[in-house]
Amino acid sequence: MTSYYQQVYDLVRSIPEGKVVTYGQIAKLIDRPRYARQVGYALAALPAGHDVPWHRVVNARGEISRRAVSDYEDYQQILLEDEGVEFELNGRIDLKSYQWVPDANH
DNA sequence: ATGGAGGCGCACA
DNA sequence: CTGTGCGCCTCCA
Repeated sequence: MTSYYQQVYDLVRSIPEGKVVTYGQIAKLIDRPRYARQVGYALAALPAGHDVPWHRVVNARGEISRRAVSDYEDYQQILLEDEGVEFELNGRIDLKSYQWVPDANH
């Protein structure tokens, strides 16, 4: 079976441009509460040539998390800004405005 | 099987 | 709002 990894990827792929979601949110959406960490793990294990917009995934505070390869932290911010996501001076995103809420359907 | 580590979250202070 | 501590579950050596 393809574990939850596939579910995470499918979900992340459905995130609309200019929007972001948190790890914990993804965990709940794939019916796996408390899997926030594993979501991060899944994204860290993304295979080459994938089509998953991992940059739209941030932590609960709306900031880009530290990761193994720090180079990608800046890259992630650039990608988001390129989609219209605004970052505050402290490097955070205003989740009220940019967090994607699947349910809302709005 | 065991221990350490990992792109986090939540409760508290 | 920020920093700290502990819990969650899986992966890897």
